[in-house]
Amino acid sequence: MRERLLEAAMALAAEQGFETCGLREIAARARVSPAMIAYYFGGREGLVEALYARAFERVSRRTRDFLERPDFSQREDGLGTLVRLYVAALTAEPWLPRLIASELLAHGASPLRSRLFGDLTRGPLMAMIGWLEAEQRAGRLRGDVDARQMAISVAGLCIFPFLIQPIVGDALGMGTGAAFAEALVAHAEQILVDGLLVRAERDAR
Amino acid sequence: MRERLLEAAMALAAEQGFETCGLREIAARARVSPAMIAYYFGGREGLVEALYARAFERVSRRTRDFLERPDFSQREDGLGTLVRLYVAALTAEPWLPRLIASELLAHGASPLRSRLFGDLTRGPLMAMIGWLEAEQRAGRLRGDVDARQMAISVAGLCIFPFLIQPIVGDALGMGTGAAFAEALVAHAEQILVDGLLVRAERDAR
DNA sequence: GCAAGAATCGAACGACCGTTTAATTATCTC
DNA sequence: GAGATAATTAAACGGTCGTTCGATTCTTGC
Repeated sequence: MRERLLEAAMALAAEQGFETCGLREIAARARVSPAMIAYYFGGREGLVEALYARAFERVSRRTRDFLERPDFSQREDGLGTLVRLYVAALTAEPWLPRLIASELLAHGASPLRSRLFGDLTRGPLMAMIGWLEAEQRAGRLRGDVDARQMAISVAGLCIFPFLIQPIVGDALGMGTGAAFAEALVAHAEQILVDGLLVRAERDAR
Repeated sequence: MRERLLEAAMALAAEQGFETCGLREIAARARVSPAMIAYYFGGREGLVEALYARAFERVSRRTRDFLERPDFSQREDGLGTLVRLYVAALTAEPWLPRLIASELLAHGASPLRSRLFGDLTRGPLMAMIGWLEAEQRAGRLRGDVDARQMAISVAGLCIFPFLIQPIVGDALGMGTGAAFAEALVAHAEQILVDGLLVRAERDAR
């Protein structure tokens, strides 16, 4: 039952954002009385904490798997692998960007959610920055760009399309599901590797 | 008085997002009774419509000024100019990304706000796509990348940092105000022009 | 089969929100 | 200066929200 409530909350968070939907709606989705949320999670605060904890655990595991993979630092397309990691994580948890965006907009950060948010950003995000800096030292990434801004740009290139897809996806023919993810990976990789300008040596390839 | 209410609403929207703050809070910021909002705007719906109309007018004007500038299509750094346009617009209206993100997350789009949102995206956004396609035809931008995805990526590179700056800005030393904007412009331009990989011919410059 | 405990529910509570209304104050017109 | 109109307010209304509570149903160990 606890599980069914979490799934309903995630589904609704993916569809319309978590902050905008009430506990009665979540409970109805799980075909259960709203009192069950208080029973299992102690209240709304406990439910969002449980959602965060789950998201943090999944994202951390994905990041760890990526960074600890023995061959990742020797590969040529480390950047592409990083992009694929981002997009795969967001495809697996499509509710995550909207949930984060909701909390990002909410004011009066409670100690609990700010702690979890700090974990989420400082953990995986700082690990990414560390990896980017190592790639710079190894001479595979340009050294004249700040690694922290690299991390923000990579994240933005991968996350932003997920945020606007529900709004302008149809008008722009962005597609959905696997097709959307594949096009996004290919495109982000193109930009990060080569930029957008016409270049003689690329055309000559 | 109408003006003071709009300014208070924009200030609060920039600080904490529009959806999360109540009419009583906006009215208190303007040192006025909450009933004045109903008096001048007819209700919350009217207030957000007035905010949108103002944002749409400003952004449209900026976009038009850019696209109609006689020399823009002949310049070498059109892409850099485009980035600068984005960042300048967002710096001038820092409440805009958060307001848009709020509406993006709200469910049950009312006809009024969906109309305004459609204007905002289809107008300036499609103009951008048109310009990018023209640059492709002119041979200045790569032709093997979809122009619509280019537009999304450029927008993401410029908008995403504004969204996360209030959250991780301190931890990442992103700075604020003009310094933040300048670093963002320079960095986005670097990525879009050259990508992130180390390239022999750039190092040889 | 039957107590005991967990699980679940419907209904109600208090707080907050956007809105309305009736009354009061300010401003302008002649 | 008086009367009409505009501007502004405090208070109350109805609705929704998260939460609580007492009662009811289900499960389980014996």
